[in-house]
Amino acid sequence: MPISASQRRSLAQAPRCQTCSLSSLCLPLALQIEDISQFDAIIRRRAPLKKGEALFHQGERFSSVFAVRSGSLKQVTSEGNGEDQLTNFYLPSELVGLDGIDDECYPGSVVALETTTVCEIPFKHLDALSEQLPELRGQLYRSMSKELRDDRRMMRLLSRKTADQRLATFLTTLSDRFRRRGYSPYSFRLSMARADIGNYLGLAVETVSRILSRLQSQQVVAVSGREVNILDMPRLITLADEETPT
Amino acid sequence: MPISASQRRSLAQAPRCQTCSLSSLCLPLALQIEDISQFDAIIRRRAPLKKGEALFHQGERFSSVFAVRSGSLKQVTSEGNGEDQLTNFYLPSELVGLDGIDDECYPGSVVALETTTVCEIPFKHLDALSEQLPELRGQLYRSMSKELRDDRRMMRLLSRKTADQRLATFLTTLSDRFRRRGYSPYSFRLSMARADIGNYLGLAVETVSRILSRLQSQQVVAVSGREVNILDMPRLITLADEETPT
DNA sequence: CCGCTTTATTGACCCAGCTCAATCCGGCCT
DNA sequence: AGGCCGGATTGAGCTGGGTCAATAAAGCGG
Repeated sequence: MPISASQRRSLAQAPRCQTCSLSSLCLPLALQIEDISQFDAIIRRRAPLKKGEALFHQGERFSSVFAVRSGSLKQVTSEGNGEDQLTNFYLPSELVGLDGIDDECYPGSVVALETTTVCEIPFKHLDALSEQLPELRGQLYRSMSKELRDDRRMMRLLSRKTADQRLATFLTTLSDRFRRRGYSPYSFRLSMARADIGNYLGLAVETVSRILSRLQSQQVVAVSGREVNILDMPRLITLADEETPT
Repeated sequence: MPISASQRRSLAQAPRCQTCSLSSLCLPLALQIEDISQFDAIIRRRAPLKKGEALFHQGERFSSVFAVRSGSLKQVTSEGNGEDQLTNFYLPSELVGLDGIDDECYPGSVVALETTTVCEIPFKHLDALSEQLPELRGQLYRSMSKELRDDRRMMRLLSRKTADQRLATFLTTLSDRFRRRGYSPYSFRLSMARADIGNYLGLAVETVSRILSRLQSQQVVAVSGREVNILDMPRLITLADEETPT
């Protein structure tokens, strides 16, 4: 079964889901080989985004969701008046844009934190394909459901946790996401600025900086610029959800 | 076209989507008459929940989502250690349980705030039906997407807004939800305790109480126990998202 | 390699909202 | 009716983390 167009694209170095190292984490996760190529066919590759470039802007018409292939992004919502709110960081294999389905506009801008490549998945096609492929549909429901769950965890963090717990949670969560992707959970590079971390966690930059310094002086982590080494993971995990003395 | 079983149920006072006053807000929103009866067929009615009763408990196996028919509920997540976090209030026509799809467990308990009736929609059937009815599928995607968007608004509230702004936002949002459901946006009854409001908004009960008193003394609202009258809606809306005096 | 700009760290001070504690109120049961 | 109990209000202080300000260090373009 020759799929010449697709093959030519592949030879011309357009990557395909079948050969993507993320396929075990990404949307096609549950698909059979023969279904993956159907899925692959609706995907549009994109030129890599440079650091600071937007994948899309808040208010733009919703048309596609995107799977992160490499790099990382942040989602920022501006809501009229004052400050922006950074609502999410996206790592490879994660799905961007699901919150735009409802009112057909992206509710926030998504911006690359470093050189980043994404796969564009036109939602119309994704929806149509999800009619034929129950596994794909299930995976899509699951992705959205997981994001809902993560959001609720974030609400808990924002409304109940101290600044120290927030930072500890942020680091353990990132660490875990790296581990799942096959990277070291102990040593990694932050692709976001301190200001982004603060904005995301509901803290002032200065607080983020102070707490990282403190964690460092307590030998829990070693931080140098954006390089992070977790020295005492159990302690960090303890800090993340226990505490609250009294 | 006689659907005798269903009709008999209807006569025996089991309600049906076709006659439900919420149908224009609820899941079947986009369906044709003939499709609604298919949808109606998979729904299980439930005995009303009394105040304080749980629809389901955190950790229970996920099997169904629920549409609120009357009354209201709160979702509470316990996360191991200390405090609970109240992550959502649900009003009639809203869908409960969508965050349980992913890992097949409900990630929080959902408890009735007053006498409440719900329609149970077994997810297996809903998924299967969503294969045949693109409109239903779309509506489901939209519901989840909307919940994601609302969550992000909540994150913004929790991480950037002052206590006064939070209360004002809470009241305007509730007001709007009542309006959409055909109730007065100016005068309504809170079904939740102050403690619930505080927990939801990330504030101490005392703060909620103090701010309600202050809003009252400023003639923005009149509060008496759980009865709320919004006296100055424009002012309340202003309080909700502007402010931040520098 | 050198300024220049952006980002990060550290210190000093202050205040919004928390905690603790004392009522107060309303519903409900006997 | 009266008493009781849980929820709500109000007051008094305390403090975590914000703000403002001053460096320091890291990119980065030339």
